[in-house]
Amino acid sequence: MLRVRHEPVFTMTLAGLSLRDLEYVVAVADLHHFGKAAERCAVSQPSLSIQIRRLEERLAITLFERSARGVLLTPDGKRLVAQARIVLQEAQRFIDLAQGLAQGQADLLSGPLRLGAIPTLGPYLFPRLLRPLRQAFPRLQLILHEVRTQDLLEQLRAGEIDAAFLSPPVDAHGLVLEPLFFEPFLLAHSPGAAAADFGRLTLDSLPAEGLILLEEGHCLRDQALLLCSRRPAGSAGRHATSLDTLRHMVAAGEGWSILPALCIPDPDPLRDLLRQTPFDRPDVGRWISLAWRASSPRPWQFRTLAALVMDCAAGWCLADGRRLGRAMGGGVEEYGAEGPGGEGQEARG
Amino acid sequence: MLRVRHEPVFTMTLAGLSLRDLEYVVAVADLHHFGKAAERCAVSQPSLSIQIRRLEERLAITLFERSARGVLLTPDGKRLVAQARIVLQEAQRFIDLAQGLAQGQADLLSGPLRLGAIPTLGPYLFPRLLRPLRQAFPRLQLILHEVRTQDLLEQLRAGEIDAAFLSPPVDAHGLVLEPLFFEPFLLAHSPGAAAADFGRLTLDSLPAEGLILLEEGHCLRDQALLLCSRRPAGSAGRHATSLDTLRHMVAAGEGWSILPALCIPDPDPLRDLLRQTPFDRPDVGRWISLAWRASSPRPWQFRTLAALVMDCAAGWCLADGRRLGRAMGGGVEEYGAEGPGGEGQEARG
DNA sequence: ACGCAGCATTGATGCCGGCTATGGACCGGA
DNA sequence: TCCGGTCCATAGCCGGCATCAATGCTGCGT
Repeated sequence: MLRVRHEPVFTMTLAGLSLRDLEYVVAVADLHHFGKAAERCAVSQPSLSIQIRRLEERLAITLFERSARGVLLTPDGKRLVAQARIVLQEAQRFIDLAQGLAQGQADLLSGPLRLGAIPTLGPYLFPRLLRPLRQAFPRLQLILHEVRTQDLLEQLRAGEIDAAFLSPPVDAHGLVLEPLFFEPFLLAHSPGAAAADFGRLTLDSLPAEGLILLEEGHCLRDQALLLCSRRPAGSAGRHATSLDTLRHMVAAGEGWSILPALCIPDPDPLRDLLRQTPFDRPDVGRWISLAWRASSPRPWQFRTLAALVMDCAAGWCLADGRRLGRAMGGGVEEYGAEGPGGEGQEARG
Repeated sequence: MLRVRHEPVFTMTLAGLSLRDLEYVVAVADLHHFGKAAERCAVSQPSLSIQIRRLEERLAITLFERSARGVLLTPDGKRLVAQARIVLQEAQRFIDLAQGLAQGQADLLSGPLRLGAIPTLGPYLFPRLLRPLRQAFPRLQLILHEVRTQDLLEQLRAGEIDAAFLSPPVDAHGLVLEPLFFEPFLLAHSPGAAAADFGRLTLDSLPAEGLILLEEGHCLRDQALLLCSRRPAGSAGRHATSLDTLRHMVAAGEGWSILPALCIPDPDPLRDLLRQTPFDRPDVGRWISLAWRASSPRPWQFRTLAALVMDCAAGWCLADGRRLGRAMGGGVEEYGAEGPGGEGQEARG
C-alpha cells in the first residue's frame, strides 16, 4: 500500500470560513459602501450585508462601523482585512496556477513527464528520442529512469513514473501497453571464432557453450535463454552487468551473446573486434511497448508519445542496413510478422 | 464623504472556489484515500468525492488518479496541493488572528486605541492618565493626538481617532458625549499688577484691557471671551499659540488671562512670576467630556475609559488645594454645580 | 418637517452540498 | 473460476443557506 504521511494537518476548524465572505469584506473595506461593494461582487446589497453580519457574529468581532456618514473599519477589522487580502491573494494564485496548468494541457505533451525504460533499451532509445521530442513538444520536461522490468512495473503502479518502455510479456494488471516496434536480435560473436560455428545462423546451430548473459532480472536474459532453449546452468557465472560490458566481453573473446539491434552504435568502435550477425528468421527479437497506468489521466498524452516513437523508429537504420518493423502502421514489416507476443495484453481505451 | 480608494482589486473570478474544497483536496493528498479523507473532514465519502470531482471539472485539471491500488497525485495535482496548503495556512492565520482579537476583546480595554484631546487639555491630562491606564489595562496601546475641537470632531467622525477629550458645547451629531469632570478656570495675572484690579475676582471686576487669548479655534479662547462678555476687538493682536506660551507672556507682564486649572504644574516654575487666583463663583470653568461615535462598536470600552478618568480626576489636587468636581459620582461637587452646559448632549444607549 | 441615502429586515425561492443506499471495478483467496 | 471484500462513483432525496425583491428604519441635509 502507499505510504500514509502524517502531515501537520490543519486544525480542521476553519469554522465554515468562505472565500466569498472574505471577498465581501475586502470589497466593503475598499469602497466604504455596502451597496457599491455588493455591486462589485455582483450580488444584492442584502446578501452582502447578511453575509458580513454572519461573519462578524462567527468571529465575534465587529469589522465595520456602520453609520450614516459612511462605513468605517474598526481597528480589528483593519488587521483582519489585511489578512483577508493575503488569503484571497493566495487563492488567486491557486486559480492562476490551475489555469496555467490547464492551458499547458492544451499542448499534447507538456510539463513534467517521468519516463522509465529497461536498461537494455533506455541508453540506446532515449538519445534517439530526445531531439525529436524537444522539437515536437518544446514545453515537455522529461525525467528519465532506467531500471529493470520488475522495478519499472512497481514504480509505474506506485506513480513514481508516468510511463515506461519495456518488452512484453509483463504482468499488465492495471496497465495499458501500446506496442511500438519490433527490435530484432543479432548474434554477437568474435570474428576470430570458428566460422563454421556461426555459418548458418539458425537458432539450432548455436554453439553449446560460451553464451554470456546479463544479470538476473534483465528481461533480455530471459529472452535469450528462451531462444536458446537451454537452462543457464551450462554457462553459470558468465554474466555481465550491462550490454556495453557484455559486448566488450564478447569482443575480448570471452564467448558469444545475443544483442538487441539498437544497442549497436553506428559507427561501432568495436567493429573490428566484434561481428553482429542477423538471424535467418525475421521473428527473432523482442517487441518494445510503452506502458502506462490504465487509470492515468490524459491517456492520449501517452498515445501521442507512442505515435511519435513509432514514427521515429520507422526511420532508424540498423547496423545491418535494415529498418525496424512498425507495430501497427501500414509500412512493410521486415521483422516481427506476428505482432507482440505474450499474455497480459490490456484492453485499451 | 469618505475617500474611495481604488485598490488593485482581485480579478473577482475566484470561480466559486471554496476553502472546504481545498481542505478536501489536501486531506486526500495526505491520506491517499477518499474514505479516510472524508472521515478526517467529517463528511461522507460520496460528498467528498463529488466535491473533488466538481473541483477538478471546474479547474479542468485531474488532481488525483483513482485506481484500485490507491490514490495518486498527478504532477499538476502536486503543485496545486502545495498552493492549496498555502491558502489554507493563510486562512488559518486569519481565523487565529480573529480569535486572538476576539479574546483580546474580553479585556475591557485592549489593543490599539486612538485618543484625541484639545490642546488646552491633552498635555496636562494625558500625563496624569498614562500610569493609571497602563496599570489597569496593560494590553492597551494608546495613540494620542492633540488638535483643536473642530479637527477633533472631524477626525472622530472620519474614524481617524476612536474617542476624544473635549469641552462642550460641541456639535454632537452622531456622537456620544460622556461628562467626566468640571475643570475650574483661574485668573492668571502678574503679581506686580495693581492689587486693586484683581481684588474681588468677580467676573465683573476684570480689567478692561490686557486680556491675552489663544489663537482662533481654541475652545478655551471662546469660553474666556464669553466669560468676559466682550469682543476680542479690544485687545486684538494679543494672543498666544499655547497655554504655556500664554503663561509666560502673563508672567512677563504682557497682560492677564484665564487658565484651566489643570494646566498649572505643581510645583510651578513660574510661581514667583505669576499669580493664579480662583474666581468667587464655583461655576466658572469648563466641563470636560469624552466623545465617541454613537455607531462605535464596544461602547462599553469608552464608558470604562470614562469611568477610569472620573475616578482619577476625583483624586487630583489642584494648585489651590481644591479638588475637581466629579460629573456623576456621589461625591461633593465643589465646582460645576449645574452640570455640563450646552446643547447637543447625546442620549446614551 | 420632509425627502433622500443607505443599511437592516423579511419572506419566498432555488441552488447546492450533504447523507444513505446502491452500483461497479478491481483485487485476493479458495 | 467463483466469491467476498475494498474502495470509489452514482442515484435519489433532503435540508439548509445564500440569494433576491420589496420594504422598513434611521440619520442626515435642506
